[in-house]
Amino acid sequence: MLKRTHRLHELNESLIDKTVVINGWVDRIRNLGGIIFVWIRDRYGVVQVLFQPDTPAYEIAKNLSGEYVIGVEGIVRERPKDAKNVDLASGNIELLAQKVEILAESKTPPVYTNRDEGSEDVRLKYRYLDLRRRSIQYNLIFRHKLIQKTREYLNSNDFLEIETPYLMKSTPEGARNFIVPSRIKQGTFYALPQSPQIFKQLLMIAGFDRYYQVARCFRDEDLRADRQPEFTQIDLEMSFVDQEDVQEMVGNLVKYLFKAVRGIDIGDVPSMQYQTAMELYGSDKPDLRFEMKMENLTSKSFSSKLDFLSPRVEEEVKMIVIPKNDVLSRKALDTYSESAKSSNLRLGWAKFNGENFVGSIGKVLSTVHDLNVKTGETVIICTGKKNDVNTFLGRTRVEIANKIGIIENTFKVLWINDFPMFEWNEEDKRFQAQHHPFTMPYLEDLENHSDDLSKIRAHSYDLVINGWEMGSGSVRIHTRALQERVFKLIGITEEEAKKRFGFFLEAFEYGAPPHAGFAIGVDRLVSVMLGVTSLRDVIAFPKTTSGSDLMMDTPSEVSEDQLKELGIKLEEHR
RNA sequence: GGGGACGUGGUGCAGCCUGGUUAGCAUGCCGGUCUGUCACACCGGUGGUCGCGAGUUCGAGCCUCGUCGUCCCCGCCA
Repeated sequence: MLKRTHRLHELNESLIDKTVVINGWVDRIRNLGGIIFVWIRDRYGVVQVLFQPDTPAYEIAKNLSGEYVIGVEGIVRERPKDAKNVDLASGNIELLAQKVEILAESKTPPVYTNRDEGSEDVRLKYRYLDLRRRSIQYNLIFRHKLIQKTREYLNSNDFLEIETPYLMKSTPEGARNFIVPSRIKQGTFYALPQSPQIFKQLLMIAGFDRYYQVARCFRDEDLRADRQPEFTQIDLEMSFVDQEDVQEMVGNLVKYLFKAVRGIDIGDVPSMQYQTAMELYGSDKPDLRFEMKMENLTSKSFSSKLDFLSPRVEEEVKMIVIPKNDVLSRKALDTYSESAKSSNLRLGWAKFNGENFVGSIGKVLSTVHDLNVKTGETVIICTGKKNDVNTFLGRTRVEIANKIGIIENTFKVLWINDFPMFEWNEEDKRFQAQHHPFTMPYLEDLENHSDDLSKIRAHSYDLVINGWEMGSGSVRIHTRALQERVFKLIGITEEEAKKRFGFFLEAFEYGAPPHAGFAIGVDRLVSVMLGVTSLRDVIAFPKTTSGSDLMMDTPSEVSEDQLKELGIKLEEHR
């Protein structure tokens, strides 16, 4: 076998006249009749090989085709002056082939390995070919660097990397678990972790003080472009710290990563209250790359005269001002009115032409003079239940910003603090923990609002970048009494708590240090740093939106014998 | 669980609204010409159960219903 002496990025002018051997895939062939040019590709780069007629190598080269794996021995030489390629890193040189060996042939590939096009199902089925594409290799190399830099940073801050089990106990609250049947104890099941939450808290109780892990997490819920059933977190936990300490550590880590892998200084990470974020941006993950904040008009005297928009009792009136643009037509604006209606909201809009407002609520607004709107701007005013208005306008804000193209190409990183501890679950008719039930509530809220759990704040915090939730964390409860109290508030009875978390509650009785932690979604962080919208572009072997792997064809049936061993009988389905 | 878009040679797309003779384009692949190309160019050719099933019709890639798959969104995701 012709074994390489150099990898492709290593070929440059310094090797001119030297004999080298390279290995790689045939990327492209240009057969000019007399001579043949072949681009060879490996992980590191692309180099042009020249085959000249009347040589043994030339005769073999005539039979080459795309994606063949070959070895070439040849002499590195400078390209003729007018034949250099400035677009190619190795464009000043080429390899004059003397020997060539075909190491593996290839059928015509069903995906383009040298172009970013093709339907995703075919690409996922032949993922190993899709992964040959330059852009996805770049993404995975970027991801590698980011994880290495993370380890470097956390190690230098005395964090210990400790692994925790993937086969664990099913936990009730939160996302649905993937479950794994036990063969040895038939009829019982493991669950795959939604996160290493309990383990990392136990590590704190054990005294490890600063822990981290690049952990895989599993959640059996419906998928989205930004959600995979298994995903990776940089999971960390610290003892004898408060919220500020964790945020400083994580904020500096993120800052370090942006600098180290993207060369960008994001500055210090500012904080915003959850309530503020909802009030101004209608979202707990506001995108701060553009303005268009919501303005609350409820108390303005003209609000009650807003015709069909005027608020009823307990309703709010809110406005966003859209910058001057030629993109939003009357028809486009009317669709927002329509979709507001389906959310039980009322929405009107009007464009300010310098003197008057023109639009569905133009007449009323033309009598108002303190709206602070500039010529050419459009206002959207929405009325309805507070939460609905916030959510709807928040979503509309982002949609419009995308449409009219006002989103700056930058990174806006921030903390969202003081999330509500509990949220009402309409389906189960009970309150549940919004973050998770191990989160430390504000103790004064707990005393003052025992009648209304929705008013209790938690020491929990999210990291948000460009409108994406990058991770979340909290100060944890570290006493048995408080943990039991929180369980009780979310309707977990004493016996239930004992059965599910007894070992954990017991651990609190043997000296549990105050602790807090965080987890960063690696897939999302890499995506946002690279500016790609789908997690699939930063994961080597991702799943589809229905949770299957098109290459392996999973999930799939297992044999009768396997089921029998597990003591499992399938019901007839479909 | 709900809504939307898509499914046509190996691959990417057009054709469907308004049903009708041979399903079009690009690329790939095969053959030919070509000694400085770089998405080489030019000439010729090969390649399609129009996802699957049913229905309407004299006739379905096109219309209807169902089904499977992919993508996007809502619910869901502590």
